[in-house]
Amino acid sequence: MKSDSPSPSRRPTDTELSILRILWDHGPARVRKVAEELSRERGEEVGYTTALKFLQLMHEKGLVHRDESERSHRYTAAHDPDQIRGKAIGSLADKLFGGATTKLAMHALSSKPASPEELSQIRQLLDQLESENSPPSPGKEPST
Amino acid sequence: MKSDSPSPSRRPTDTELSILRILWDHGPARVRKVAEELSRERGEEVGYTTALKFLQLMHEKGLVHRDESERSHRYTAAHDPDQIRGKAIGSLADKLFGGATTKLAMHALSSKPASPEELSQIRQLLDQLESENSPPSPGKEPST
DNA sequence: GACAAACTACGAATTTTTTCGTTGTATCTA
DNA sequence: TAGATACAACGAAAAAATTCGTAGTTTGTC
Repeated sequence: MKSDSPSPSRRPTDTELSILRILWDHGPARVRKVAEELSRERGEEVGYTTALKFLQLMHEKGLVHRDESERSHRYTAAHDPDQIRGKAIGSLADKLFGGATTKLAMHALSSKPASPEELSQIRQLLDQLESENSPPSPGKEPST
Repeated sequence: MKSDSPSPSRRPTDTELSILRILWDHGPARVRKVAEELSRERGEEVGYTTALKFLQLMHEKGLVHRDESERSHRYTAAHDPDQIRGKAIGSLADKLFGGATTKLAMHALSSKPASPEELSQIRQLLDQLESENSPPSPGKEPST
């Protein structure tokens, strides 16, 4: 089960990230589809050949796979979403907070009102992280 | 209390964000200082004139202010950190999660182990957000 | 088979971003 | 005052990212 390409040399650009998200959301897609989604997302028309060019470049960079078995090629994101996301998030955290992803998280939370559901989801995540952090080894590691 | 310039046309680039953070952290700084910090951050030498050029461009774009009263000019970030951060975060959330900043936050939390202190800080933030969300007006708004 | 529609490939032009070299001027030091 | 040092301005250019136009192919349709 290793279908990922070797890690991309450069970090995906903004547009490339948008395209990757489209592929993650919709699964394998053709140029036309990507162009449409991209246009929708931007609220501005993105030409077919423009989208094609991006996909081609991304293919060269190893960001996407291409299924050429059919006349109209199908493109697929080549990497694990969480890996790419993690890098992008880490990179932004570097720039904004010197690497403190926790600060990034807090700012993200504050920037837009979250629904009660989301809030409880986060609490759940916190619980989980906490238990991972201090595993069930009672009575050890006093307080270093 | 209005010292901010008109909103910047384009979003700051990655390098510009790094420079802004340096200015936020260190306060007004001269070119030399910025060049040094930038070099440290990158682990690679950044030339004096390169840093100068960035500052000059950023000045033109209204991202920084320049105090020319002294021979060596002093540069200051022109905008509120939280505003710039908010935009950058929102923009990344758009690209990665279609705008869901909450998801961005959750991924940021998962991406790197947080200390217990940080975790409790976040819980505190959640409490605060929650109380803002549903203010102390009991017995109203049944369930929409 | 001829015509139209849908696609990919190529190449090129534009615009941004990033990086410096050089020049001229002011400041400092001996 | 002469030489060295520090700094801003300018210009240029290299590298990336973005956007398309055009041409050539394949796949139907009539």
